[in-house]
Amino acid sequence: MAKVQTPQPVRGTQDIFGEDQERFRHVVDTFERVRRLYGFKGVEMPVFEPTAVFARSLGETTDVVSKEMYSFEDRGGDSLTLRPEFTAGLSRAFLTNGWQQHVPLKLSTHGPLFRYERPQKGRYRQFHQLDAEIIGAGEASADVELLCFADQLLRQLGIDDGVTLQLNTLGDAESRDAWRDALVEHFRAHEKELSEDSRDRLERNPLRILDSKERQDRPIADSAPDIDAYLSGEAKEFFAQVTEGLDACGVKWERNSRLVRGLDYYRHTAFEFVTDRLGAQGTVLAGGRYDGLIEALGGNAMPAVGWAAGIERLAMLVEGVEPDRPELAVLPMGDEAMTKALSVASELRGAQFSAEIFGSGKFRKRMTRANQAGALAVVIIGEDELASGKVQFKNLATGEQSALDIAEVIENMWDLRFSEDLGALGSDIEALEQDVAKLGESE
RNA sequence: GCGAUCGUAGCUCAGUUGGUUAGAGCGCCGGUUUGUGGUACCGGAGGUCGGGGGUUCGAGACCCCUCGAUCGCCCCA
Repeated sequence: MAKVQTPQPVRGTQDIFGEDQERFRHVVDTFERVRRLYGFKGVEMPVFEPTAVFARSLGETTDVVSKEMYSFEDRGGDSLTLRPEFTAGLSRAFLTNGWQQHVPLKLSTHGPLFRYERPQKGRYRQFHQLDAEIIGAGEASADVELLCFADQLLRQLGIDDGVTLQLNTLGDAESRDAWRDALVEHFRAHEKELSEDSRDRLERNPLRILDSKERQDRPIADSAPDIDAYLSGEAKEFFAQVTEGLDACGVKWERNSRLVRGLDYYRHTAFEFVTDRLGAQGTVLAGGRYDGLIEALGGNAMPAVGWAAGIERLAMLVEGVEPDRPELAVLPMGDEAMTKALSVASELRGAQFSAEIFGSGKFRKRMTRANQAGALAVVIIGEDELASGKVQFKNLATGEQSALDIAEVIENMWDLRFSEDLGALGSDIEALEQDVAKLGESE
């Protein structure tokens, strides 16, 4: 028989396991916890949508739409697309489910997204994001609340130190258009000096020339007009309210007047939390206001703000994630003992303790594995224990061992877990005290 | 789509100007300890050298093609 070739994984996909999976999980768990503090409802969304959902909302000429979408025809001949982002699908759901009645609606979700891109550090073809949106709130307070949420998330992940919030405004539709026209005029005047990429951008997405990395573009980009001169009175006032709100909440930010967004639907507030620790992919969380999007999808005018954060990127920055571990290791000796071990383990699990049976290898090996797995205690079941009806219970931290029945094991475990939790609480309180002390210094 | 670097054991890597039977550390398994963990010592298993072709008496090494990974450009979380 010919040797079967093992199929390879699709380029840009990952099998996340072990420590990486635990970091990933930790990011999602933290997000789920914090979003509840801010009253965001969870939503589960389809992973694919009609292609029009994305084509119409992101802008036909953007790279995401023109060359990065996984689009295909299903058996009925409809053009479908694996979602390359959350916002468009969420907006579609808002319209097709009549969620106008819940306005203002605070939504959060997370999951896989797909873009046909060249993989590199912190960039994959199937990647994962956290997402938070407020639909139907046109006030600056919504922007502030969303940014506070983002800021607290990064703090609770312990990565706020290396990450800074960059903030800009793109103004309302008129401001943005007027600014854009002025920029195009400015760049056209210097067209010959621009890099080839930027001359191309001049047609497709002139705002992008502002943050070009090409050295020859810098003087032209740096001398380009700021949005500020083109902001309408309302737009200026709106941005002022956002920054005042952030200051009031103690969220640190920097103005970056060169910050723009790639997708067409953004208005007013635009922001990115960036780090220099992830190579070329410095943006860890980004978003802004997209007041025009819902209308573009055929709804009534409906203001909205949102952000998305790359889970892989956050997970790469997170440190000190506690691995999963069994509280109890059950070590049977012999076939009869294994049957007993199965019933003991299920009794322990029924009592809400995590338990794992180590049933293969020499006894000594099993002790080693129980220890490596991080178990708090082991339960030993052999011939003597089968005869007596009691098991050996050994605390791995102290080495103490005694013969107990199962009820006594469970009692002991409650104590053990309590002191473990107390220890964890202690370090939490310590961290909290340090936070409070830091706050005191900055006042 | 473009550019650069790199593919040798499960992992991290050595392997001289091309030369016999491809090595180390960690991990894994076993033993010292036949029912008691972290240390130590001893032993063992594990390799189509990414794949295909070529040059050569001889290729892990040189040449071509191909696949993959990494990093960057574009774009983006």
